[in-house]
Amino acid sequence: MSANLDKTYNHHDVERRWSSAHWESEGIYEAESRNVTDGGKKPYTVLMPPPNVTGSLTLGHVLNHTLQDIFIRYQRMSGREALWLPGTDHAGIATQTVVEKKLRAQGISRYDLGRKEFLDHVWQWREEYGGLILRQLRTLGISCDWRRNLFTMDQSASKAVRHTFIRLYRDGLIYRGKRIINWCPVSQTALSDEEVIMKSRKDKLVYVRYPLANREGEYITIATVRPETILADVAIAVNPDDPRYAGLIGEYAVVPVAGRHVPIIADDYVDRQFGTGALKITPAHDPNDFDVAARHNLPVLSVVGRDGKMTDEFGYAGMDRFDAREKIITDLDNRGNLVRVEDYEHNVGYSERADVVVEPYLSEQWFVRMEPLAEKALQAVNDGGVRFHPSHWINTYRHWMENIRDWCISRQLWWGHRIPAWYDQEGNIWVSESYEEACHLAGTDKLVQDEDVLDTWFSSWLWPLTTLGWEGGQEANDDLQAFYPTDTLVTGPDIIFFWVARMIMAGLYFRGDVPFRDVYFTSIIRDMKGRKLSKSLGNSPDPLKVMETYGTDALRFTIVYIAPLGQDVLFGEEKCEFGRNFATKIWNATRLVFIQREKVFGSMKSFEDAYRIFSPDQTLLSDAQRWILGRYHTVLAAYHKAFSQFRLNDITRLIYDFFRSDYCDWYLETLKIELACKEDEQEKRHAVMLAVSLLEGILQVLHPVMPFITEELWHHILERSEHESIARSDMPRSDEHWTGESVQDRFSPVMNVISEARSLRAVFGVPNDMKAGLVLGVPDKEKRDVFSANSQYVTEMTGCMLEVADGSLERPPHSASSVVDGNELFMPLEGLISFDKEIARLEKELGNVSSYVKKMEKKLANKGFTDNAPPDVVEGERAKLQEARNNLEKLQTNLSVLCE
RNA sequence: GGGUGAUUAGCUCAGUUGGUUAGAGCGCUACCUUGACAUGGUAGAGGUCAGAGGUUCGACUCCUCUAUCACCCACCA
Repeated sequence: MSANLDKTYNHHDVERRWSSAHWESEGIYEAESRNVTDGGKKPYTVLMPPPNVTGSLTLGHVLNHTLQDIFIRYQRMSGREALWLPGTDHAGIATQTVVEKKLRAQGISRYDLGRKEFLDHVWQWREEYGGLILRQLRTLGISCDWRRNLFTMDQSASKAVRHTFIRLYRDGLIYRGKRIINWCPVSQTALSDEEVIMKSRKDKLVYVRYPLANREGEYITIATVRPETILADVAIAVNPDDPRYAGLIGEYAVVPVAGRHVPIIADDYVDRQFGTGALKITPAHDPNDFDVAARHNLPVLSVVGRDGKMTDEFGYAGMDRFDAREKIITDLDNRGNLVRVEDYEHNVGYSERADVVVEPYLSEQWFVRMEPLAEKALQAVNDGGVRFHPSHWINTYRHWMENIRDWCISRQLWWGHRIPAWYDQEGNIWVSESYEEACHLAGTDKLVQDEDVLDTWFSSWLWPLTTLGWEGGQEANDDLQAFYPTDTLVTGPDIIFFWVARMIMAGLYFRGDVPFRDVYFTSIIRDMKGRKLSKSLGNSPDPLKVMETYGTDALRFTIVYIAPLGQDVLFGEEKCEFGRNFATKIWNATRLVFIQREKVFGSMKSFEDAYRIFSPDQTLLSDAQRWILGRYHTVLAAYHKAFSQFRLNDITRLIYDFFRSDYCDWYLETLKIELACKEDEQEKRHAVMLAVSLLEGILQVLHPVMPFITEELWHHILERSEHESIARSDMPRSDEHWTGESVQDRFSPVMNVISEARSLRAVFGVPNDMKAGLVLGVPDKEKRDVFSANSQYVTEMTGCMLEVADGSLERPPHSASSVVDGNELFMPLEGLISFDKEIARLEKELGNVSSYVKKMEKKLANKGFTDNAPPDVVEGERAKLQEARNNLEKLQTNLSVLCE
């Protein structure tokens, strides 16, 4: 028999044997559109959130991709054409930064190289290092269709980007305009609002007085946190209803240092309560001021450049904006303009990537008009066309959609999709697919292409379409036809605006249908102290190391087990002991089953022949076997239900509890006894096959979570070729026959007696090697027969000879006693019994039961309860009371005997 | 300033439409290694379910308020 297992489980061997590379060559994970269109099988599609090419594997990826893999494997085993689309994202700023840094180490700047040569370097870098994250993900055992791997800068995806840009431009949804945008002085590019992180920051609120131009000795005082921008002031604004300043409106103030005369204007925007109620207006450096200035036809002056350094001619030029701030406070003080300085804590926008304070910056940028897109995308979610799990994220989504602002999509970078717009010498804009086409449209070949590239998310929002081969046209290819819309998107709630919402917009706009049906928002992983995982804190375990130490299956199982839907997760790598121990347990339990199989069947061949046609035979089933079949099918039903509710941590709990408690601790123990005691060969063979078939089912339901060990063990169930995979086997379904009301559970009472007897042994310290006696009084004839039929299990599992008597038995002398399911259980303990201990034990139990009885009596005496509660509930409570009274009576009798 | 989530055993968490004497894992205590497994087994200790009201015959579960923590959104300088 070749099928026996090594004594110890070695996850390295198993993971190597059933690696991603192995299955890629077998094509196990590939999906075909023709299987959908021809056969009519309902497909199931998952879209991988493309990791950044610069990325390396984090625990966030592990959780995210494990969940996706679980969904896809479950559906694949459920018979659907399951397609998981992988890919990577070019990640504009991140990648460009990495390559620039590398070049800088060699003393080269990107400007030395020029645009084209620099991009060659980036592509080369991507060739060398860009595949890392996908290789790492493969070690996780994820089952993507790798043939369809897409990079957001691939030709087809780039074509789609150009086409969608052109279409939105022609539809009037993309425009170019001079606006105040968020500027990152480090990356030196515009950012979208979403790329700005608000952080609390301690600053100074500086009160500055401006002399009035025409009133000698009079001043108006303003408060600002950015005194360095005073140099670009174009007005002072006050609230029109503010009596303090009513007389000053229309006057002029002199800007300190700059000496410029600026008007004092009235605008509702000004809050009378804040500061002095007078606000300096600096349109180039504050979006609100920009609006105010626009309303009052004021000029726009700028004193901070794209590198965050001062550009003015008042002696600050070239200074960093924060240094200039310090200096101007001193200068204002020297000139007698400084009134006072207060500590002030407020929220300031930081660049997501570079982590520096963003500069509101006036520049020409491209924008997407979002309102028309948002309207439909909001409706799709409100109508349930897209469902969120957990659903409370709808509130966040709705709020963003209802307050949406235009999306700044141009970036002053080189790495990315270049904006397909050309300018002629008059400055007219020609948006088109190519230079040639633009020339044709413009009627000249003197065109210059826009220097900027598009926001990375401008390609990401097309991901559901581009991964299926869409290039921006109206036509649909086979893949789109078959697999769009996709089914489940698994992603973090942190990119709900960046990505999820925009994909919904793009899907609806370009294809007229939502891009996915369900969105599963993953947990955020934190360390054991609840802090976010970060490189700088050093609290981020390396998943590859964790997999190496504990096993990939162990990591996958553990992380799903501890990650409930919609809750943060506290992770420490030692938690993986849990998953590792479980894997070991599975291995060992399987060994037991196989050892028994070998004993009974001798050769694998004779087992296989019988097993292939096996189904449980009613006439051969023991009570224990009926019980485990009932449990198995109950758990299966709950398992499938949990999947339909996206409760993946539930499925791990279900399997864990069932396997450990029911299958191993109880059922396998009964199996040993049955095989040891049964004479009949047919019964033995039947028992083994049942054990194997249950095990096979367990391996299958566990396979989506622990793909490696289940694959390995499944190949030992029968002799299967290495081309076959459990991933393509049929997921077991729950059979109501075994869970229905008519299937009587005769084994649980036996289990209860066993537990109680073990407890008595433990409490009284009965030595392990001492065979004790056990007497069970069962008044009910039918029940008595059940215990008699199963007495062997009790005897074997407790080390106590069980004697089943009727209800009229006498209490054996010197015995410990207990009541189990209304039946009296005695354990004669001549010489071992401590009367004090027994009395204490019985008294404690008596106390519990009598207070319970009182509680129940009170409940049932309450007319409100008996009248209002459903009859079956009342009936149930009556039965409980009856049983408790019965127990109480017996406990009292036993106690009184002892106390005599 | 708005919004969301959390608060259950020493620790980490389950508890699915209100009816269980409130569960698990880890940790702890006791006992148990001659064939599945000590990465294990058996038994046990340990909780006024954050607090206060309310709805109900009945609340860990529903409502209101409070406290603490976390996160998201927000153009008052």
